[in-house]
Amino acid sequence: MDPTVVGTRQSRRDDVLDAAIEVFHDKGYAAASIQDVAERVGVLKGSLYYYIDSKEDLLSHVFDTSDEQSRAIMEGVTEMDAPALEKLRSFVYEWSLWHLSNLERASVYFREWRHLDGRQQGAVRRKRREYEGFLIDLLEATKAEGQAAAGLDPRYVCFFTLSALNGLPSWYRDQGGDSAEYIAGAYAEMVVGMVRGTAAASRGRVRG
Amino acid sequence: MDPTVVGTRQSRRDDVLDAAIEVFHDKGYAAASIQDVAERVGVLKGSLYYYIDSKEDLLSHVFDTSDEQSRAIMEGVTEMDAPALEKLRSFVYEWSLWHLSNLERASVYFREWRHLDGRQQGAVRRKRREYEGFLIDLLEATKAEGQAAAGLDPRYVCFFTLSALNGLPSWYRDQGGDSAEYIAGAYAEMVVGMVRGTAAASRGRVRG
DNA sequence: CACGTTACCAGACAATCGTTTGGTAGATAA
DNA sequence: TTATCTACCAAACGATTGTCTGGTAACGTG
Repeated sequence: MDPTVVGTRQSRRDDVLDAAIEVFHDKGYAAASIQDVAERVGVLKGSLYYYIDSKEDLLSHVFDTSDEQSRAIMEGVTEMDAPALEKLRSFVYEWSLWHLSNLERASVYFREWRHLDGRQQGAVRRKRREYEGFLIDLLEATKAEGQAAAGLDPRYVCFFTLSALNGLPSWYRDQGGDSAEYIAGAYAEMVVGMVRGTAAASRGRVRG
Repeated sequence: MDPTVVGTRQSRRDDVLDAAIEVFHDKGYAAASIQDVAERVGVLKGSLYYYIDSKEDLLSHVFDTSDEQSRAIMEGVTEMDAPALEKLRSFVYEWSLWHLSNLERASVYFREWRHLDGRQQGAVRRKRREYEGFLIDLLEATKAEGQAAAGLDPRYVCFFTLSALNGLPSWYRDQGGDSAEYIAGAYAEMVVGMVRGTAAASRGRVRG
């Protein structure tokens, strides 16, 4: 066993799972081979089947643990005692920070869900609609409290925002530049500014 | 030859290229097989090599034609005689509309560039930096003309916006709902609102 | 009619893939 | 000591992959 390859002090199975996330992030799930994962762990590919059932098994685990963490963020925001606009700011901040703190996991999460089987794909779609519903509710509450522009369409603001956050892992590089907290703050401010600032703009537009 | 499979009146080679885009969009480049493409065209897989040199050849053609169209959009905006904020609105509108009018092509473009060889990957990265530079310049011009919020960081606004547009193909469904033009307009207004509206928000923040 | 070109098909190729099997050195437990 | 369990290795498996080869029916051109 090589302690430089094996992580600090987690179980061997977690090492395998972490290696899989990195490999799937680098090559994409379909192009990545079980052999790639095994090499990163430091065993032969057949040996991986001592820890896993299948290649898809590796992928689906990425989604399970991600779902737990996102649920915690939404619950935290729900329990806040603050105006809707502040809840919105907080949600965007926390969700941005999660993307920045889990770059590989986040990018695998929203890029590779097609390769799950039908049952799990349904679960992912349901989860995504949960984010969307949560954010749309937040935006509508902001409107109801008179803090949002009148012509604002919560559905499109929602898609716009979530897509922007999903893109974080594709350009953010860890070393140098601003901290993850600063960037998450900037993202939160941008969304808040967008929600407050669209007012006059939608004058005279015809719904197509 | 089956006229229901073959397109209206373009060359057979274009049929192959179009089929490839659809298959790559549905399954992802790595998971899609040459056989899948051949089936959609209506020939055996070996026959495709009469039209193409390799599988990667199919992919790289997606990028070539996309680059031409995006260049046209940027040139059109550059030639506008209007305030920077209006140029910005126009750029976001046109670029959104392109994504909505080329759903499969757009999603393949920004998801599958990893599977190109090193030379073409470099070209893609250069092109992407071209968008970013173009948009950042536009944002800085808007600031210089006093139309943008003071605390606004053009780099992050740029990443935020481009990621949001890249996400369009992942949620937009063609039938029903608002027209592509309406959505592109809404996206343009959101960006304009965000640029104008971030002013007071960044008070008291410390760069990390 | 002869001839070259177009647009394929049929079949094979080596390589790679995910997965299974049987085995085994070393640690632990009885 | 013997038996059991853990954590692998070595080797093979059938299937699928991208690609190549040789052939050929249909067709336009001289």
